[in-house]
Amino acid sequence: MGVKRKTKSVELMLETFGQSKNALTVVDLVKRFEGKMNKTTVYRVLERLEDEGKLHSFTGKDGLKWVAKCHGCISSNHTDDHPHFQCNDCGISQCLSLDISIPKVANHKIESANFLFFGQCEQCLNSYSE
Amino acid sequence: MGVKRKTKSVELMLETFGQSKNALTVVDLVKRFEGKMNKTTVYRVLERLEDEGKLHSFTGKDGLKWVAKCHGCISSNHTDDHPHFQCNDCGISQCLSLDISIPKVANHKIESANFLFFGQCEQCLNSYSE
DNA sequence: TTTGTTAATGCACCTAAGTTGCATTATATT
DNA sequence: AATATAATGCAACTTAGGTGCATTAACAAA
Ligand SMILES: [Mn+2]
Ligand SMILES: [Mn+2]
Ligand SMILES: [Zn+2]
Ligand SMILES: [Zn+2]
Repeated sequence: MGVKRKTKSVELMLETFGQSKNALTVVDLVKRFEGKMNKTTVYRVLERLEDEGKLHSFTGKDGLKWVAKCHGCISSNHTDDHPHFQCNDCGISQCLSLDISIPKVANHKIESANFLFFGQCEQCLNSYSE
Repeated sequence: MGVKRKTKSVELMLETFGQSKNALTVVDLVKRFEGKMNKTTVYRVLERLEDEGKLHSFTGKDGLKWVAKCHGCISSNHTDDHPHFQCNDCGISQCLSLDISIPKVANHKIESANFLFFGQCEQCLNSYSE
């Protein structure tokens, strides 16, 4: 590859995420763009946007790949190393603006960490009290 | 299903884990038992042993399923809710005997968590200083 | 505006983890 | 030994994700 080009697909993908802190599964994105963007293109556009520091991804409980917007990352360094939350009731997944300190582990050098929390999201909690 | 029976496969599987805190991928287990136990049986035996609280599993960075021995769990309650470690160099994965407190998250009810750490394991650290 | 270069895309096909249905075999009970 | 059924093997399936290659679209140069 040489110089990156602006394309409809890339813009469309970024618009889809907007400024939301909610994550989307790649599977969902593929469905969402059916007829408009090929499955392969979805994967390639996501890979590109991750490289560019505009999106980041994590693996959910189910093993599926989830993608979300980056806030303040640059191409050479993903700085938003935050935990993620997955709702046991409605299944949504979102980024948490929360700092978690990585503990010391004897005889190990820890370089990074994945934190995944499970429970009920705001919307699901509210729907109980109606 | 009715009353569980003792079988060679179940014993063999438990022996394989021994008392180690190292986890094994299901993929590895399938390879390991090639010719002795069918892939399907591996998956079913693992499912059974998880139900019985003798093994537990987690999803690795790669999305693969890892399995490890439980210490002090019973059928109705998996109590060993601990973090896991994956070595970036040699690829091994292991259970960490480490208590991590689950933080409060505004407008969310957190019920459980997955912690996955990445870095260098003891063996890999030592091999550098040789 | 037209032309040339090549990045981006679509499409068909592939890979591999994990699952399912069903016939056969092994274990436990009488 | 005869019976009941849990466990297993096997083949076929499902699905997330990836690859190779021909075609198309973006962009710069003429
Ligand atoms: Mn995030
Ligand atoms: Mn463990
Ligand atoms: Zn919810
Ligand atoms: Zn290691």
